[in-house]
Amino acid sequence: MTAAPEQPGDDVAARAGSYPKGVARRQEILARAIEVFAAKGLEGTSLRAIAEAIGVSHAALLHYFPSREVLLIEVLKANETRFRGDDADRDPTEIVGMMTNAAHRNVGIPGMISLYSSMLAGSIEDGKEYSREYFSQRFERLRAKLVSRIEEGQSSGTVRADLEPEALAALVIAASDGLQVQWLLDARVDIARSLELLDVILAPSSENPTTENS
Amino acid sequence: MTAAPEQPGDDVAARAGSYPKGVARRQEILARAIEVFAAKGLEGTSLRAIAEAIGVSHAALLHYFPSREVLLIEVLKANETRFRGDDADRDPTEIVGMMTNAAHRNVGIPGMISLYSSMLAGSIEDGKEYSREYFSQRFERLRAKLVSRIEEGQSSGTVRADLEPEALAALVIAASDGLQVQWLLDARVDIARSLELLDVILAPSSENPTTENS
DNA sequence: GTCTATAGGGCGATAGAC
DNA sequence: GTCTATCGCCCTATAGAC
Repeated sequence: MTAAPEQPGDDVAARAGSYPKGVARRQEILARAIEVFAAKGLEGTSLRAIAEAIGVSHAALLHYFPSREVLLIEVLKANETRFRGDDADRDPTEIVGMMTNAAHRNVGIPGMISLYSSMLAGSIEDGKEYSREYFSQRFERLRAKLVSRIEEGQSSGTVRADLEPEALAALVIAASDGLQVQWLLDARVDIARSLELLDVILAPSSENPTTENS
Repeated sequence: MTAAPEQPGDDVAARAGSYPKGVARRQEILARAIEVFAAKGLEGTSLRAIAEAIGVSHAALLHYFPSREVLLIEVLKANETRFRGDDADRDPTEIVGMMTNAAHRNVGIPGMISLYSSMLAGSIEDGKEYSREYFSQRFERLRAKLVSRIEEGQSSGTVRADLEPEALAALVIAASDGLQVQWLLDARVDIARSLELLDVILAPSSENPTTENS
């Protein structure tokens, strides 16, 4: 999110109300919304259902958020921010571990996985430019982050040098996303166990020294 | 699909109309629906939009399919069947190649990827038992298929023996699904290139002979 | 600035005419 | 077997109370 060239407050947040009370109430609504989604998933995610769970009218929600789509994406953004600077994110060496940790956090809030997957799938449709923009930037940012870690690992010799960082980054993210959905459908799927297999790709083998690219 | 214990015709297909003309018209509607989705994605997937594109009323659609949900899942099933027995599926040795081929086919019909992702995300919600059942069985069937190929590879020495077949199967499927979505959002993502990295996991290294499991 | 009340248009689904 | 008519719900928009 911070990878994009935008100031911290240059968000939709600034749009409603001037400043003193507007944003505070907005944050409050957002926080309540996160609770609701985390608990119930996007079961009955109509604006009216969300509004009722929060204790306001659906029109009040639209006073702070221009549309249902924007509200839901803001919930995802806010949830993401909650874990900013967690564990493995501070160790700029972790690659697979970064995704494993994120996945582990999400397992505690299946409703968020559901919301994320749903919005992601919907972001392809026409008229969902706000969603699409968010997910495009999110994937670009995540890939860039992983690419830089992979390249550092290749420089320091902890990661095989004959791997395309971009392709590997996309793979790790895709695996993490896909596994979370499979887990939702079948709890026997062990996300961490599967993700750890990716470390096999990363590890430099003895016959493939970290120098030499072909 | 055939992995589940069910006769060929024991489908929702048999439910509408007796037999002679009902199922024929049903198949016709299904075929037209596939074209519509393949071309336009699930842009305007309302029953009314689908009906208009096919040239009937939305009520007519509901005469052959009990609900929109069922219709859409049947479209996915029918699309899946179209490619039954393709290329790599006949080579019971291919593992990653099986998913690469499937992904390659889907890239030609982005609307189907979109439909698939959307229905998959929605299948978690309450009241979507039909979708959930389909995806649960689909994943179980795919994983089983891959597990058996992996185990054969491990027996014959073409696949590392120290890998959990179940975890690996889930990983390969997850990566394939996740990469297709990323590709929809950013065509620079190279699905095949990323999937091929998984072959690095599969390949037995010289220091890890295929015998010995721990 | 904040919110309630209300209205427009579209949706999935059903009932009943032909 | 296919249609029209209708129901209840949804998102969105807006007018105006406080």
